[in-house]
Amino acid sequence: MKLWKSDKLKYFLKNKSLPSDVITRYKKAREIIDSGKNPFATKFERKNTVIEVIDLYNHLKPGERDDAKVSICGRIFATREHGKLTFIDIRDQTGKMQLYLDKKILKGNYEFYQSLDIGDWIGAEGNPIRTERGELSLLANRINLLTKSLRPLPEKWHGLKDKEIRYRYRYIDLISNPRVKEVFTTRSKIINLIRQYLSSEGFMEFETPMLQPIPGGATANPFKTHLDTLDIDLYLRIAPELYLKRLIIGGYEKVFELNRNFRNEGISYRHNPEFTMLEVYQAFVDYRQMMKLTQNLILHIVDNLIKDRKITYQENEIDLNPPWKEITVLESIEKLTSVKLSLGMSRDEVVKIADEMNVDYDDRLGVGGIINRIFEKKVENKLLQPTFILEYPKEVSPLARENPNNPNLTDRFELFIGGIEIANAFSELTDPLDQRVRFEQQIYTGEMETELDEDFIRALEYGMPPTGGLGIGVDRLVMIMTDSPSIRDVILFPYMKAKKK
RNA sequence: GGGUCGUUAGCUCAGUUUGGGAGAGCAGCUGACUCUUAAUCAGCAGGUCGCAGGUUCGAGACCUGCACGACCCA
Repeated sequence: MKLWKSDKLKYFLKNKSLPSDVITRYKKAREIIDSGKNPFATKFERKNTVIEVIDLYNHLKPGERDDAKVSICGRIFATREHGKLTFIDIRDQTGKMQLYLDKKILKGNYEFYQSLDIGDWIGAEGNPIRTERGELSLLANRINLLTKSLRPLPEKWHGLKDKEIRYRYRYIDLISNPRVKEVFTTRSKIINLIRQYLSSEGFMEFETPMLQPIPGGATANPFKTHLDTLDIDLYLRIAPELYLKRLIIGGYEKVFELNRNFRNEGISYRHNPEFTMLEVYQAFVDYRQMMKLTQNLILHIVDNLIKDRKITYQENEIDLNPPWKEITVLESIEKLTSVKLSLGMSRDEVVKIADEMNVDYDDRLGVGGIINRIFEKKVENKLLQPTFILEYPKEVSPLARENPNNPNLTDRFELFIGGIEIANAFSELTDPLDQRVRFEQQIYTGEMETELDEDFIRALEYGMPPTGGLGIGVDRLVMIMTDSPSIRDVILFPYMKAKKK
C-alpha cells in the first residue's frame, strides 16, 4: 500500500488524462488506505453462494427474518440509498442478491458501506430476511470490501451495446450483458458434451502438432512462423488431419482432437482466423458410419442442453429430429436453382452456366471445382434444415476415397444446418499412390503452396486401415445452438484489429 | 478488396435537415429521505464532438484523406 501513499499516484492521476469518475475512485481507494483498510483484500471466507441462500431461505415470508448467519460474495451492480436504509444488489456466478443495510444495526460502519461503488467486489455477512416488499435479502451486519473497482461500469438499463467495446473488452460485455454469459456457458457445456459423448463411445483424445513444417489436411492459407533456435520456418496448423491419421496407422482405432486451427484468410460472420475444430477418426468404418456418429453426437448435445429438438436459428424453425435429409451436390443444385449439371459435362459448358448464374470461380478450377463453387454460392445458405450433402467431386476432396462406382466422385458428405456448413466427413483415402497424385495435382494447380508431405505418404505406405474421418466446426455448431448470428458472438476474444494510438 | 452506415460525457443516445449557445437520461459528486429494486427529490460537476487537413468571419454539422467498427457484396 506504500505505493498508494507515494507521489506515484499523484503523477499517474495528473498525466493519464483519465475520466473524472476514474480519478474520483482512485482518490476513494487512497482514502480507504489512509483509514487503515485494504481495498485489494487477499481473500474472504464465503459460507454460501447466492443460489444456496435462495434455496435455503426462499420460504421466508415478507418481513420475516432467519437468525442463521450466512455470508456471500459478489460484485455490486446497483445501489439504492434511502436515508437510514440502503439497498445494494450484488451478483456472484450463481445469481443476484439484495443486501439490506440498516443504519441502526450497522451504526458507525453504515457510512462506509453506503459509500461503496457499483463495480466493487464485496463479501457480506448477515441474516436472511424477506423485505416487506417481498424480496429475499441479506440483512447485513458486516461488509468487507474485497476489491475496489476503479472504473465505472456501463449503464445499468441499456447495458453495453457498442460491438467494438463488447468484443475488444469482453469482460465488460460479460459483466454487463447476462445473455452473453449464457452463450459462453452454453459453449463450455457443448465442448464438455462432445468430450463426454466421444469418450463414452470409446474414442481417445490426443494433441497433435499445432506447429507444422508442412501444413496439410485442408485447403487454406497457413500462418507462417519461425523457430529461431533452428532457423526454420514453421506453420500454424490448418488442420490436425494428417497427424491423427498417423495415429490410426500407429494402431489407435478411435481417436479425436478438439482444439484450435488457424487459417490465414478472410474474416466474416462465419470465419475467424483461429477457430475450434473437432476431428474424429475411426478405423474399419466408412463415411456412412461417420454420418451416424455426426447425427448422434449433435443429438446428444441437443438432448442434454436444449432438451427440445426443435430450435430457432435466426427466425427459422429448425427441426433436428432424425432422419436428416440426404441429397447429392448435383441434386441440390438442380432442386434449388433448376439448373441441371453433371460431372460429365465439358469444362466450357460448366463455365458458361457458372457465368450465367453469376458465380465467379478461379481459372485453375476444373469441372468439379466450378460445380462446387456453384453449390457454395447458390445452395449452401438455403440449407436450413439439417441436410447431409453427398457425392462431392473428387477435385475438391483431395483426402477422400474415390467412389467405387464413379471415379469423379468421393465417398464424402457435408452437413448443413441453418445454412451453415457444420461438418465435413469422408471415407479416408488409404492408397498412398493415389494420395501422392492428388497432392501433386493440388501443388500443380497452385491450390497448395507448400511442398508435398512425403512423411505422410510414407506413413500411408505402412498401411492405414479403412477409416472414416469427420470434422465439425465447433464455433459454428455453437452459433446454431445459441441462435448467434456471427462467429464473433461465440468466440470470447475474436480477432480485432489493433487500435492505433 | 468494393459499397452503405456509424464514431458526440464512463454508458445509452439527441443535436447534422437550414453552419453561429455542446445537450438529455443513467453512472459520479453534495444534500434530503427507514422497505427500495430503472427508487424519488434538489443542486453540482463531467467534452480533443474518432484523427488530420480543407472551405468559411465562424465547423459537431459542409468537403477530402485516414483509423476503427457494423452490415452487405467479393
